[in-house]
Amino acid sequence: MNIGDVSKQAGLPPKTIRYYEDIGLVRPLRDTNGYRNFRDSDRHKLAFLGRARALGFTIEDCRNLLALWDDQARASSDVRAIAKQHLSLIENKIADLQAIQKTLTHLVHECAGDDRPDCPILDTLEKLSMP
Amino acid sequence: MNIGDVSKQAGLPPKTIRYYEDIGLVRPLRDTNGYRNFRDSDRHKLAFLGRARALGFTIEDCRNLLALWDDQARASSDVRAIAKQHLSLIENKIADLQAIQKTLTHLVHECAGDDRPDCPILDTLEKLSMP
DNA sequence: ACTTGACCTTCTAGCAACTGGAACCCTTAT
DNA sequence: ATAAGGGTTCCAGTTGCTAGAAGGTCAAGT
Repeated sequence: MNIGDVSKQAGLPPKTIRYYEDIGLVRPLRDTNGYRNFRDSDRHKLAFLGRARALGFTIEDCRNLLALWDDQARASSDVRAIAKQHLSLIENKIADLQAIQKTLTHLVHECAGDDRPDCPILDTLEKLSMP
Repeated sequence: MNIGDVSKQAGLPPKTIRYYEDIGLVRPLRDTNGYRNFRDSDRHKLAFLGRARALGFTIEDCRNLLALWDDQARASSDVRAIAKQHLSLIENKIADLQAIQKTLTHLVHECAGDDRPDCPILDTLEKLSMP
């Protein structure tokens, strides 16, 4: 199957798929005309990658997850460790963003937002230590 | 004041400060020996930048905020618009991350995490459509 | 047979916002 | 004199793609 069809199937842009080949995540065959020819297993892998990336796993995580996926003798604890690590990263990010959200909500609320120049948002960025 | 001291004061690495000069956010003077010489206004700006960046504003947002900050005749509504826009971006990100968090939490919970190979995390990445 | 259009290929360069490193200059203290 | 600890520039790398250029291939229509 050619890259365009695979792209539709996996929901990944062709450029992304080529990039994944570049960095060694998939190794499709080649037809005599030079076109990539994706086997079932390649497409399977790409779908896997699409889902893992959608969950925010880094490419390196994906590489490791794929290796475990391929490994019949894997221990599920290895997979779980990666997922847990990633989850805690996500949770930290959420906490950071929520702190920002709180501050910004407060500031936006404070600011009249009219045509006068005085503005608590700028005042805060100017001089206050951040909460 | 030299870059090292400014760095400590503003809580920004020297490299970052040089980068900010590169892209035209600050324009410190130069001593005869070529060293950057930061005036009060430069340091003030850098502190402003540090806080704005800590709130996740992009560099381009920062540039606009700085321009408004400098503009005595600004309308606070312009500042507010930038902040509101940014806030909604943040809120979208939080929502995305929370969806991921939910899925991951569920998966991590499902997975035994022992030395057996069967693993709901891999199973999900393999075949399921994402919630 | 020829052309059109939609594919495919490779390559280079660019995005954001820095960060690391190399190679070198300046100042101050010992 | 020299060593430590500033400073300077410039180039390359990071992450995960994405845009664009220049060109080869294929299937269908005229």
